[in-house]
Amino acid sequence: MAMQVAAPSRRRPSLGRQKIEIRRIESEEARQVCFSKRRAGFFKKASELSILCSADVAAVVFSPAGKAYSFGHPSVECLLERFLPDSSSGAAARVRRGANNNGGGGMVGELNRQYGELRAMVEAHKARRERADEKIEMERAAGRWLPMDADVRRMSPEELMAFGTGLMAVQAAVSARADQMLRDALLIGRRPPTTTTAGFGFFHMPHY
Amino acid sequence: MAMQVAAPSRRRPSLGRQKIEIRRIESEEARQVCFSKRRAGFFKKASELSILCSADVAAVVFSPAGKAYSFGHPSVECLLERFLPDSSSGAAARVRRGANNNGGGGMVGELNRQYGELRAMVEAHKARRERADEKIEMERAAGRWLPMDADVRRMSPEELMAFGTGLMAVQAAVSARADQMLRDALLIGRRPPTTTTAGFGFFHMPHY
DNA sequence: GCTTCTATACTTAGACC
DNA sequence: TGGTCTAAGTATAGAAG
Repeated sequence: MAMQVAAPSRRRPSLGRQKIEIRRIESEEARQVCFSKRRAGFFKKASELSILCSADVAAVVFSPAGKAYSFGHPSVECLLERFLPDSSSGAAARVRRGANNNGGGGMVGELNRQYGELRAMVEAHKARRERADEKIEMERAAGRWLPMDADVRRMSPEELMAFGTGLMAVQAAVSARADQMLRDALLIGRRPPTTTTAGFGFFHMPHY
Repeated sequence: MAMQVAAPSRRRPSLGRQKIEIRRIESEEARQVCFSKRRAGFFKKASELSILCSADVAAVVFSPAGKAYSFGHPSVECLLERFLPDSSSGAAARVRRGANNNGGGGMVGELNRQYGELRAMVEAHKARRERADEKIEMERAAGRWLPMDADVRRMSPEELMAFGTGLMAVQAAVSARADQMLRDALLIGRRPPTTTTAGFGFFHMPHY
C-alpha cells in the first residue's frame, strides 16, 4: 500500500528481457554472457527433445573463446570425429568419452568439457577464418564466374539448392585440380593426413 | 455486450500451454507432434546461438520415426557422412557401442528400436544422395555462374587459388542465405523446400 | 505427420555479484 | 565463468485441421 513518492525510478532495477535482433553481438563481454546462457538452454532443449520424444540427439558447440562443449544421446562421437579432421585419434577418443558422460538426461549443471588439443584446433580454425575474410576482396577480381552476395540473396530456395549442388561439384573439381598441381609440383604421392587445409572453410547448408 | 449463457464452456477452446514432466511421452501421436515442434525450436536455437555468439554449432537429430535432421554452422553434413558410410555394418557397430556406453538411463530396450531406425535412415540418406547427383545437371542450367570442369582444369595455380578463395566466400553467402531462410521459415511457420539439403560436403584444398 | 490457434510455462536480456 | 533477480519475449501443450 505504501507508495514510493521520493524515488519511484528505483523500483525498477531491471527492465526485464529486451527484444534483440538475431545478429552477431558486437560487445565481446555481452556475447560471452549470452553464449553461456544460451548454450545451457540449447543443451537443455536437446536433452528434453531426446527424452520426451525418444529421439537421438547430438550437438557440438565451439565457443567463440575456443572451448568445446557437447551433448549426445546416445552418442556424439560421429559429430566429434567430423570436427577432428587432422587431430590425433587420441584426442578424438578423449572427447568422445567426455561427450558420452553428459549424454542422456544428465544435463545437470555442466557440460563443460574442454581439451587442450581441441582448443588448439579451434584456434587454427579461427585463424583460417580470418585469413579467409582478408581474401574476400581478391576473390572478386579472379572470380568472373562467381555470383555476388546479392545474387545469392536473391535466389529462391530451389535456386539456392541447385546452386549449392553445383558449388559442391565445382569444389570437387577445384580440389582435384589442386591435388593434381600439388603432385606435379612435388612429384610425390598425395599426403592428405599431414599437409591438409590451406585455409578454405567448409560449405554448409542446413536442412529442415 | 452479449453474454454467453447457453455455452460458457466454448469460451476456452484452449487451456494454453500445460506443464509437463520431462519424460518419454507415451502417446505415439502426441510424441510425434511434440517432436516436430521441438525439433524446429531446437534448430532455431542452434541457429540463434551460432549467429548471436559467432559460435560453431552442429546438431543432429534422429526422429523416433527414423528420419534424420541436422543443422550445422559451419558444417555438419560431413559428420553425417561419417555416420552413414555406405557400409551399414560400420555405422551399426559404432552406434551400438555408443549406445551401450551410455546405457545408464535404462534405455537399453530402446537401443534395438533405434538400431532399426538407423537402418531406415541409411537408406533414406542413400536415396537423397542419388537425388543430389541427379541434380547436378539442373544446377548447370540454373548456375549460369559456375565454371565447367574444363575451365577449372585450365586455370593457373594463381587463378585456381583466387578462384578457390572466391568460392569460399560464395559458400559463406550461400550458407548465410540458407540460415536466413531457415530462420524465416521457422518464424513464419512456412514450409521450406524440405528434405533435399543433405548431401553437400566440404571443400578442401591442399596447400603448396 | 505438419500446421494453426490460444493461453500459459519457460527462457533469457540486462544489471549486478 | 557462472549464479541471482526482474520483467518481457518466446516456445509450446493441447485441440483441431
